[in-house]
Amino acid sequence: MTASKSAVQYGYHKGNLRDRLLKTAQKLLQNEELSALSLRRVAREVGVAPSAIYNHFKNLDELLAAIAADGYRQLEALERAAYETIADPEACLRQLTREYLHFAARNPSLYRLMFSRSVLSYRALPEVGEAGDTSFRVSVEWWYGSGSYDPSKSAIHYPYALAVWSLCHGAAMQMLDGMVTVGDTPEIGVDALADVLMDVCLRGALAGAPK
Amino acid sequence: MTASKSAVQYGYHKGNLRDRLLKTAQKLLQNEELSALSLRRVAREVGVAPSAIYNHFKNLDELLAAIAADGYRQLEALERAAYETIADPEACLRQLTREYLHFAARNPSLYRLMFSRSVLSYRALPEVGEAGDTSFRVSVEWWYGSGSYDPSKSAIHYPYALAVWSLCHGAAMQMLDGMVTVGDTPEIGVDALADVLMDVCLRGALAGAPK
DNA sequence: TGTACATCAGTGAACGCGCGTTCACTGATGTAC
DNA sequence: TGTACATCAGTGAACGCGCGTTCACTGATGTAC
Repeated sequence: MTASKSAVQYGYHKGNLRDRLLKTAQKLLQNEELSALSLRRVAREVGVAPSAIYNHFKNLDELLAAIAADGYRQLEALERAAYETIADPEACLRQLTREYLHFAARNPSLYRLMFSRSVLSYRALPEVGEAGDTSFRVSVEWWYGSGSYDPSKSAIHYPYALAVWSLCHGAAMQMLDGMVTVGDTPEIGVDALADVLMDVCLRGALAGAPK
Repeated sequence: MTASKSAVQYGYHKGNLRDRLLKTAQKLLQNEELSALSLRRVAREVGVAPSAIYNHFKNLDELLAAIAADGYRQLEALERAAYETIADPEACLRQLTREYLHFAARNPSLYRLMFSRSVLSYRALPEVGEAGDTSFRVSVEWWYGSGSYDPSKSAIHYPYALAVWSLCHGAAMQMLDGMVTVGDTPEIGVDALADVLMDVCLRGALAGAPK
């Protein structure tokens, strides 16, 4: 205890640097734009020499991938909670969409990172591999199966799952880019947006629309 | 003529630099990633001093906005052609979607630029103002009106137009990020993807999906 | 229980890079007389 | 038709910046005897 305290004092073996880097990076992303995120910046924020990071990550790309992977895990947790709580497939999908949009709204820079080119090109990493679409894929298939999930039909439904996720991702991006309030239209709340998305998705754009 | 030739030789008054900058930038974007695009790089590619650019654009952001605006105009032209050629609203929307995805596939870096944060934050510029969603907005409303466009209903249908555009934008981004071929699913062609998107959009995900 | 030593996880200086932007300048052009 | 001069649209050197990465180093820790 005392020994480790003096270590901290002298700046050696601060312990758990990897975790602290990831936590700090995420806090940073909550307050700043994605462009503010850099290896040096994270090091500065943690109070450590930039070179120290190389003891824990091969390079910048690996650090970014790890940060993004953390985000995937959070998103997955939210979605898993919906699965396990809501039995009705449609209600579940609606809730999922709401959670998804809220997550993006709450963590705009993290969301951008998670679906940025540099991170997605790291799909070799198992953490990054499945990215955000897995859950939606499962969800749509689950929905097609009316509450059950049949992996053997996965490939068949894939394009539809892709479409559902496209809808959500596209809407999330628009939100983050501030395009949802474009023109003189009154602002649309996140929940309301999610509902419209799912109306369109489940019944088509004609069915739910005002005439 | 002779005078202007010697001017070219000496590197002064090369004429039409603004146009050449935009053209060169677009060619650059066809061959490289968006991150390769910089003020200095464009200058180098044109064969001009970086500072020369400041005679035609206030700063980097204005150059980027102008390049993106060029892209918007191309996209609009494609879409206008569809409007004017195809009478049936549904067929028109389908064609629009195909053109849209093809445009993104053909100009990945330009597409990214057009919907990048830095450009979208320049919405004050009239060219950037309406961005890519205008046409979809009109299109969806036109579709609701079954072949006519009623501006007075614009606000009512806005969330639905937003959903349609979200679907296309999200799918385009997935394509560019190479997520369309995720896993072991066989690749989906651009046209096929567009059709699935519109199936979902027009009739809902249940109607068109294989059981 | 004490000592020698390998290993681990930091430091801090340095490297080279490309970037956006500024600035004093200069050659070519167009205009007034 | 020729000359003086303002203006336009370039040049090129320089600025400071933050970046990712490397490297020789060093202090703290854990282990073997």
